[in-house]
Amino acid sequence: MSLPHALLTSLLEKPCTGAELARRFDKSIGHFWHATHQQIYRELGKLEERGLIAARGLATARGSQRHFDVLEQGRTELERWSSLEADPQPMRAALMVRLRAAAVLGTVDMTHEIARHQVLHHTVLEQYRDIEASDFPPGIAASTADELRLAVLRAGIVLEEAWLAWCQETLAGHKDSKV
Amino acid sequence: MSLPHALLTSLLEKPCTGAELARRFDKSIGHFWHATHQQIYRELGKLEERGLIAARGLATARGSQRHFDVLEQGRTELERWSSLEADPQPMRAALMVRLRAAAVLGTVDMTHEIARHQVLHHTVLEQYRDIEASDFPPGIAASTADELRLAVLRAGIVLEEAWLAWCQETLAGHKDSKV
DNA sequence: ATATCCATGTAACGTGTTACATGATTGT
DNA sequence: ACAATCATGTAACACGTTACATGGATAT
Repeated sequence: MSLPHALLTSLLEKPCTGAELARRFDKSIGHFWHATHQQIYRELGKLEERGLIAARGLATARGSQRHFDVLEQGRTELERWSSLEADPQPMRAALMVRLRAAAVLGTVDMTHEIARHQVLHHTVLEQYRDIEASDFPPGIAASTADELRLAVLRAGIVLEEAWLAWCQETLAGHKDSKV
Repeated sequence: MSLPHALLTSLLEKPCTGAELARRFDKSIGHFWHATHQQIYRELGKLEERGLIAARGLATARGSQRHFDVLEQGRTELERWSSLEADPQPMRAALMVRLRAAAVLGTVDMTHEIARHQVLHHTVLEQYRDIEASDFPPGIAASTADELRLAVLRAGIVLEEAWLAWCQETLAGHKDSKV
């Protein structure tokens, strides 16, 4: 149930329209909580009904832009939610299901797919590292808010590094076993 | 769309009833693809309809056990699916959403929650390491199937280590900044 | 003006969650 | 026989995905 709160967060950072929200989402929070534009519009509608956000102006014609602001009640709700305890949820990695399937089938070679994932993870990792270098240069005292934003980015980096290391050790293990 | 294939995999490893599947799921594939027993019964029903699995015997009374086997067609479908290319999906980590919320709110302290997650990840990591030590003792030549099963376990270990390292560096960073 | 694109929205469906109901099984 | 428990299942709803439709904005 994080999507409405992710939207509130993004709107607090900068009020905007649904479409812009969808675009920005893909580049920030979306790395940790993906959503399609349809989900976003639906949730924006619910948040508006609940009085947590409001659209600027009055026009409600179908194709016209609706610019949303977070209301005081929305901020309160976000504070309440972010203060709750919430355990980490088990990840969902289809590749692991496929590896176990390959193990029991005995007829499927997964090395190519692992190598392909290795490249993909490497690419994402490079992107994250670029962001880290440009947005958080070393040696500069950062605000608490910036520290938190860096922490989120660091989580992305650390996890991509983990996946990359796993791809490498797994491919190396297979190679060894074939010698 | 991995759940039916995760069930096929688990049933190929050992045919069983829905309830046993649910229990075994929590201890193996479930670490990478969680499902409740209701989801499992629903998917078993669909797999049966599609002719991929079959229940032993005929009894269909409501509370009686139904023991499932994978049919040839199910095996074929699992082979087909596990051979497809499938990109890694973005993870969903509510904690990251909450950190960004805390960053923009400026009124919520997340250090306790991060420390709590650190303990949780540590506990899971210990469990995985125990399994590794008992099920995959070093120096023993393993079959390809065992290598794949170990690879899945290793992914769990590597990722939990990454989360743990992230918790540590994040808490350390906050502490430094307060000095 | 009209073709094209974009922002918004609807519809239908699949997947995941929660609460609860019913028939079998087990223990006393 | 009766209570407690277990395996299976139903129902209702929330969340996520895909395909498509409509109205406004833009460019020629």
